[in-house]
Amino acid sequence: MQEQYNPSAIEQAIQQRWQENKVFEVTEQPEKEKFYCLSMFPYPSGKLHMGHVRNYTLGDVVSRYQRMQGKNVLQPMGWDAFGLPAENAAIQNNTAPAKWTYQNIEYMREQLKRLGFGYDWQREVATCSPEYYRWEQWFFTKLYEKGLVYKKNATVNWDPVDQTVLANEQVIDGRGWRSGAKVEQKEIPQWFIKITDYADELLDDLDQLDGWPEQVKAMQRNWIGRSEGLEIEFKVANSDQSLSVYTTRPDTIYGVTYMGLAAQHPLAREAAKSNPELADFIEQCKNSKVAEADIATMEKLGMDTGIRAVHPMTGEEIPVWVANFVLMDYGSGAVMAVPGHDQRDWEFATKYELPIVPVIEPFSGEGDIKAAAITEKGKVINSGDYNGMSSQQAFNAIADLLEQRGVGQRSVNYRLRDWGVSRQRYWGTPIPMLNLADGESVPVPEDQLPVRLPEDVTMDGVTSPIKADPEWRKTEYQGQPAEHETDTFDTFMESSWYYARYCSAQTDDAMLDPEKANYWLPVDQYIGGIEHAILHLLYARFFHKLLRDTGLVDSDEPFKRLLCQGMVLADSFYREDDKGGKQWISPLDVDLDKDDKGAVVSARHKADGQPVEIAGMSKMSKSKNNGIDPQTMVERYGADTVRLFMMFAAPPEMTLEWSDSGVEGAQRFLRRVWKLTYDFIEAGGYHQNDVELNKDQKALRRELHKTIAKVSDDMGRRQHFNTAIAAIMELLNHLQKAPVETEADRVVMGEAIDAMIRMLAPITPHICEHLWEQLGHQDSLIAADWPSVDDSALVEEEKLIVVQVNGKVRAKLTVAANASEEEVQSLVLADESVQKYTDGKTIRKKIYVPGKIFNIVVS
RNA sequence: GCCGAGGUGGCGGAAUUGGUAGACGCAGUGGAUUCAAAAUCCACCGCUGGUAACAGCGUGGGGGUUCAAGUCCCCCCCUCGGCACCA
Repeated sequence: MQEQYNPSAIEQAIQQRWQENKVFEVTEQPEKEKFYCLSMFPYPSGKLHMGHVRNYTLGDVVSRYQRMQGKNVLQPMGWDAFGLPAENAAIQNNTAPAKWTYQNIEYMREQLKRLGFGYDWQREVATCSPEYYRWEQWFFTKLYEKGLVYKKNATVNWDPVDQTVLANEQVIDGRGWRSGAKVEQKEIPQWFIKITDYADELLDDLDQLDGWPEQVKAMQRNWIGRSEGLEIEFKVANSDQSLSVYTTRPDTIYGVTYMGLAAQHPLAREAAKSNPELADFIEQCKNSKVAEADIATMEKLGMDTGIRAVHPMTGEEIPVWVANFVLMDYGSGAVMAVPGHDQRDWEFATKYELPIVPVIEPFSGEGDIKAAAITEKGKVINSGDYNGMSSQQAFNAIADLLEQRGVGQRSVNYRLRDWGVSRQRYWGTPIPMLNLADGESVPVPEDQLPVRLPEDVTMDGVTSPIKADPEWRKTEYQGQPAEHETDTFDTFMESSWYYARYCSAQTDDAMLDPEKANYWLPVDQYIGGIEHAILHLLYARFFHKLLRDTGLVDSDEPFKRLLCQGMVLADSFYREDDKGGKQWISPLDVDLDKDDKGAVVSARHKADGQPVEIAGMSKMSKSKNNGIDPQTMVERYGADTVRLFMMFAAPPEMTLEWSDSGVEGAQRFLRRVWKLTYDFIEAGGYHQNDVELNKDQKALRRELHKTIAKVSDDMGRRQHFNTAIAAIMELLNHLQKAPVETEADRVVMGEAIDAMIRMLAPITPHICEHLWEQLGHQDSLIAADWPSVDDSALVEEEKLIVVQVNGKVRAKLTVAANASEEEVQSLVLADESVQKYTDGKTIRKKIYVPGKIFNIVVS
């Protein structure tokens, strides 16, 4: 055995052996317990970043741990290969998105292999391949047949110069990123999938997901936003038209003093025909953004349409305003405004001097309607016959009346909107629909699938190549000329079912093989970034239910247990340039100055020694130039060190701060593990004889088994790998101090090293495999079992009792493990330092927590 | 703005069920080894006062419950994630 630890040599050799022996390729084995461990697949952006490394190390650790528990573990990998960045890169590098994407996949696959992740590569999928997306197209046509798909107008960001639709991220300060033109709102026809049909099930089934973080479930509940309320018809005065609104607060109906309409509402447009000022205002509203965050924070503007609505209870006429915060895409595009009891309505009414009428007296009695809206429920006032009722009573009475009169309807409403899946971009799955001459749309017949996306294209940066090419869309339907839909799917479509495709990735005559899918699904452990907590995870849950209702899978939910890992951060540094802009400097180019306590006081550029500004920890990103390249780190330290650091620096769900010296610390630990094993082998290695252990040897063995218990719990139940590693480090500290002279020493040391290597194996598999072999094991560590706890080794003869006086620690006593309360008490009271604090005082109370704490309360 | 998470030494973090705050690691300081350096090993390492023994203070801020609060309750401040066309 080499005395020095040399990671690159052993890692390459061991990875090659795994590959040759196909150790991670798995098949269904009905007699064996399965475990499906899935990490969110990457977008093939060029090279791996540290966020990927963290995500995939977590997945690999869980997979290898479960394998050591004797399970049949599936861990697949693939590529979320469609998306906007490929189009941008194609324009920049003058290449085609397909070529760029496939090259990136080749490169990143090698990076993943170099990190030692145990994937079953036979199951690899790339969502941009027709073998994959053809089944998505097929499935979409099935959903169409079931009536779950429809077409309607929806708002997009429109660049009037480039004549193109922009993604939200392509709109910068209200202008198109390429043209610089003011972005407008435009309505275009788009395809939608009826996720709202599944809203109740998506909400209710969250309760089954015991293995999901509460915060993610809470976010999904809020996103779905189920509410119970009333749909009310407001008659338009001097007209036979009416306005439909939804409200959760019919108890406040007497407080309605105006109505709000979306700019695109048909009534508003009609009114604008005879009102140029209003037409101008509506035109202005086209400039505002669509994102919810922007609408919530922008200045609320409005204008009276001149239209009057008739209050359904009082018969009074109330003004109808156009308001820029009412969106046509939500609900009916109209709201009833109760400025007394809704904050946004209050602000709007205050600004435009509309009346504010209080109709609720809050139960708490607090709140001043002159200062803010009172949103709390309470007792109804100023409301005719309903005065004196509670909000709840008035809700029911008013709902009953309006239902009776046929102008109200109790209804359940969701914040969740149907899923708009149309994108006007090129690099995505073509939507498998045909537009006929008469304006009708029909699905592409099954025998004509897939609708292939041409890959050999040139990007002009503005128009999608399939939109620019009139030949591509030409086709026939039942002998009549027809045109292919040139929009593509939202890329969330591909990521909504990839986890299921992995189960039978090679199947070419069906979307899934239900037998295989039902063996592996649901996914036992899903791991990915917290940024996907709502959209991706909700769409995937929805798709799973659609797959179920199509008869492809049996289960209700796709992911049993979910782990959302935090972001990876690094220090960031900058210098201000002449124009006041920030020039970001890579942390690799910066030296830190510290004071004598080790606190960082300033930073200097390595190149010129001149100071740079410290901007603190922030998410690794191109814009802050603080990304650390995993490849460089693996080349410098080896995959095991990088993996170990990532698992040790923070628990998975928290942010992780990159630290060069932390990585060196991780490497130092592995060298100590190496050295300990080397010295043990040099001292003679394992000794198996039955021997009598002395006190120290027993104590060491107790440490070992306490560690096994702790690490097993941390790895399995808690998934806090950082504390598992800390416990192994503590064990190593003990082992380094223990002798290996006698046979009994070596019996204990051998047992400990053996267990330590198996506990580290999921995290740092290469070094562990190598040391395992050096210790003389015939079978690969891949096939080894997780170490088990010997309860008899855990028995303690003594316990440490912390003695407190008035809650402050004043003494620590060691007592026999079986000592009674009376025995402990007499020892405590006899203690010198305890007496110091109790002498001359009255003992009021004594609290004994057996085996832990004895607290004396004195006056 | 709305929803969600977080705030503990110089730094990353630990404290799992209300029971010794600071495990483990990094940085730092002193020492051993070395021609020297790296590496390695040993010791110290929350803050303030004190030679020390020890004492007081201490988990973002303020208040409360309790024998006992980082942990539970109320109010406030700051940072981060998501907000439907980035993935």
